[in-house]
Amino acid sequence: MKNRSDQLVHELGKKIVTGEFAQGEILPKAEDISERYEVSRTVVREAFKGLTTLGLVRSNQKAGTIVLPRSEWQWWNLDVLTWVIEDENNTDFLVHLTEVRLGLEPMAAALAAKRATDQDMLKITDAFERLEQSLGDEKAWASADYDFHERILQASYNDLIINTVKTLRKALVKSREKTIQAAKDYPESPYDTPTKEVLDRHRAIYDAVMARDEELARQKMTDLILRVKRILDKIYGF
Amino acid sequence: MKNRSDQLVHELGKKIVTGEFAQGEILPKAEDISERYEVSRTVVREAFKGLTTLGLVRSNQKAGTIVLPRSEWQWWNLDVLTWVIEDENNTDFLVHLTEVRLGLEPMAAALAAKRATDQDMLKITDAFERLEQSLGDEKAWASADYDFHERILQASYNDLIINTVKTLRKALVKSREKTIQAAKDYPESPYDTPTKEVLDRHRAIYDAVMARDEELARQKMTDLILRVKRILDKIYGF
DNA sequence: AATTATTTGTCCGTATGTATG
DNA sequence: CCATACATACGGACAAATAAT
Repeated sequence: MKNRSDQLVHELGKKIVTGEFAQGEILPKAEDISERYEVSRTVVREAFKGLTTLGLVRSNQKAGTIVLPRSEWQWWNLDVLTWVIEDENNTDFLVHLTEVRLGLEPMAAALAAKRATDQDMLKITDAFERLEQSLGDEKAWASADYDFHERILQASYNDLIINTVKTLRKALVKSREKTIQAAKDYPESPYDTPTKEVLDRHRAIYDAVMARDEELARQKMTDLILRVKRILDKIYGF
Repeated sequence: MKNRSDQLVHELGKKIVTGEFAQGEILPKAEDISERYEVSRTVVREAFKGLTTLGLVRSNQKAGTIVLPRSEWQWWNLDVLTWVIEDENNTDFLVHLTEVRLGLEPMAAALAAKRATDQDMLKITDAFERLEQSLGDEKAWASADYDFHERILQASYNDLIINTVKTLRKALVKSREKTIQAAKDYPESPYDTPTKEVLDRHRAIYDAVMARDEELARQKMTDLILRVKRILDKIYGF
């Protein structure tokens, strides 16, 4: 966000993701963008390089720099993911995201039940106890909830899953304001809230991990996320 | 792969992933790399920009360009993923990859059972019938197998899952030669082979999707991938 | 606390490579 | 084969940030 080429990547990238630059369209040539945004051609070239690495464009000689189809995008880049989530024309993407969570987070819970060390167990216990004490306190809950899931995730000892789920979380947090707005029209929030029912769901996960019951941990984590999915399905009418 | 900065990204990126440049280490300054690789400083700068977008490094003025920890890497970039898979010091990464597949592909199968259109069903049927006719023919099998999974994936209508699984597949294919070498020491291959048993597993998936039985499709796809995981566990002794 | 040295960040002018019509 | 349009590459200059002194 600090240097000019990064800023340019953000400006152009967002326009591509939101469809302002459509798939197959040719971006203005480097020289024109240089003029329009008042930066040098070098900066534009660096920005193009960044957009290329994000899978948003491909530069070809003579043909210019073309916007690539969605299938080529680097969806798991935090910027791209955030832009997509924030795109209002893309409401059902939250459903898709939840389906990915439904695939990966129960798996992480099962792996944690299998691989957690004694120290991991202690950390998870600590987070869960803070969760119990946070009933009703929105802020303390959010912090404990974050830690609880984070520590289970870490205990899965699968770098790829850890990184992917964390990226997903970060993107959701970054775009949370907007989504909360949408959720206000509905009695239930698509995010975990400090109610007794949700706490009990967390307890079920906690107990399963402690008992090293992989299948139960998987099932209980699935239940927790399915709760979110049901709410989203209701909102967006799937 | 065609221009110099891309080549440089590959050379440096691979060295970072394999640990030749360790986490926290400072890369040689742009000017030295420019000299060492006989490219201009502009090219080095573009390469650094690419490596930055891959989450492999961060540049700071005066402090130099530092190698970031694994947690910051863009794991789902095809290049990064391929480099990691090909890294021989990283044998258990194949197990991690399979765990991700185990999370996402059964989910995709379940979604396909839910969302496949009539046309999707026809395409899946076509691929499965080719599979049946390919028993014993390694090459025809590979092609039909690819299409079968591809079409189920497409029928999930979840862009994020589609893109992720396809990236994973591509990376596996790109690095397949090496891994096959390792697998030769073992009677069973970690890849699907044209045997009757494997065909029956595919049939179970096919039937479940056709019957629009989400849970069964999920379960049967899980079974198929678990077969791979069992083999890997045997090889790497988990 | 101020200065300096070092390294990246930015910019431009120019030259060359390459595909299209 | 030529002209055109664009990407690619280079090197030199200055600005900005910050670690070290």
